[in-house]
Amino acid sequence: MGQYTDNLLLESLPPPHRTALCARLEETALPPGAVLYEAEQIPRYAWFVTSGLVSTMVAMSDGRTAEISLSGSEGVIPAYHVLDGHAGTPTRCVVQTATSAYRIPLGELRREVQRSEALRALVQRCFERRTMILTQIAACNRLHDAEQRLARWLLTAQDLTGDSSIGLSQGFLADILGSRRTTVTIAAGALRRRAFIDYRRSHIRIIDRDGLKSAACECYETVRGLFQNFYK
Amino acid sequence: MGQYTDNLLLESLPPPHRTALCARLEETALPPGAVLYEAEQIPRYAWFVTSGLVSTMVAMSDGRTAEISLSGSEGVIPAYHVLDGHAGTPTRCVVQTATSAYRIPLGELRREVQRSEALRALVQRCFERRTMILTQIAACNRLHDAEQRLARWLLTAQDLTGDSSIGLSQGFLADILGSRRTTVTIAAGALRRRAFIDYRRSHIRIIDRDGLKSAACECYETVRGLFQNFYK
DNA sequence: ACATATCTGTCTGATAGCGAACATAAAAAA
DNA sequence: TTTTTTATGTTCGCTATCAGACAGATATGT
Repeated sequence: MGQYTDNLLLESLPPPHRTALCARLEETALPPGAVLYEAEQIPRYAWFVTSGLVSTMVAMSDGRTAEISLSGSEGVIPAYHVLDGHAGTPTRCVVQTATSAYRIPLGELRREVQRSEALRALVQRCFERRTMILTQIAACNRLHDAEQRLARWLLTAQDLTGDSSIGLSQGFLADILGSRRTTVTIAAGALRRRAFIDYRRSHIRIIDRDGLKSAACECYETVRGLFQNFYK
Repeated sequence: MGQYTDNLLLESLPPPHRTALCARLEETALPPGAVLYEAEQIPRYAWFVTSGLVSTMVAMSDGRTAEISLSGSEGVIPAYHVLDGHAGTPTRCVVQTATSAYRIPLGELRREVQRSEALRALVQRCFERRTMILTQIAACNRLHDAEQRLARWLLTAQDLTGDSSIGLSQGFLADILGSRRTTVTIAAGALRRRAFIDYRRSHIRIIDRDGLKSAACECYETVRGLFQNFYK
């Protein structure tokens, strides 16, 4: 494994610490639908994503779900369990688009975190920034409508992957946005009519970022600001 | 100041550390509406609440708001700024009901946290638990209706204060729940009709906890579980 | 007691979203 | 190719909530 990875956390780690850590990482490919961990379970591994999108979801007993965090190559999953993880979490973590990641057994990474203060600080920052993004999304979920949230999510996904195309069906987007599939269809249709996006079966493409920004709620810019200085 | 306070974090601190910290705390009374900190600002103090309720809010540019965290005497405010706080937060923090708290200049507490690993661990746990509760609330905000969320909020408020009476108007509850005042009026009226609560001007009382639980969403129990083992 | 401010109740029309059903279209598998 | 599966488009009635207005009730201060 090379000195440089495509994961922002690993890149931010000072070279000696990085080299030591990278020696223990194992490259993996995660297909869409792969479950990194279930609610109330302690994950076996930690993942440093290098490409792809991973959603952290809350599921209610009636089966409805909502995404509470979207992750890409900016950090480590699951930051909370790496830092502490004695209490259960109400979330499950699912791969949305084909993802590549370095993985390491959770216990090993915890030991590394205890050894390296620089690593611990980065994981801590990752957890803190994620919490701040979640803060904005919690309010967004209450105050903004489906079209605004869909536009916001698509823009964030593009920022994370660098790709204007996202391979997801409207049904999965509905699970993510916590809406019904038909609501997503209507919202996506409205965005396509204005030529901000285009899509075909299980595939959305952003064709007018500025237009899409104008359709998104202010939460997009707030969240983008938090992603930008992820490790400050 | 005595050995025992009414703040769970301070109580959880091993006596030697506690004594050292408590010597620096200053007792304050915070009236409803008092602002502990504004969005994007670094707070001057940290507060250990001993009674009362404090809301952390997100405000959108159109003036609508939603509470993203309700705090009482379980921890320290603002845990994030005590741990790190180099990035801004999109939240403001407001006193909801008459609150008493011990305060300490933020910089002083940060120094104490660096000195005392026991203290740092407790603040960290406080932040982590708050994040997990927020996780559930983020999904709740998307998936549950006003009546369920009102019931959930009232039960949590009672758990935090130990008081079945809550001195808040429906207008303020609307800000908290991220709904309009009339929506809260309708939800509160429905809960009163079923004799789960009673209220008069700016004052709500829970009169049937079990009934109220049946009207609340499952998020109440999830959040209660997270509060119960706050420092595990 | 009075005047004032604030809170609650209710009404209106408008809209977003739910929940369910079904038709069509497009990809994948046989 | 044909069949099967899956995704999208659209309809329906229904409910929750919004957004704004206004009347009446209840505290609060003078």
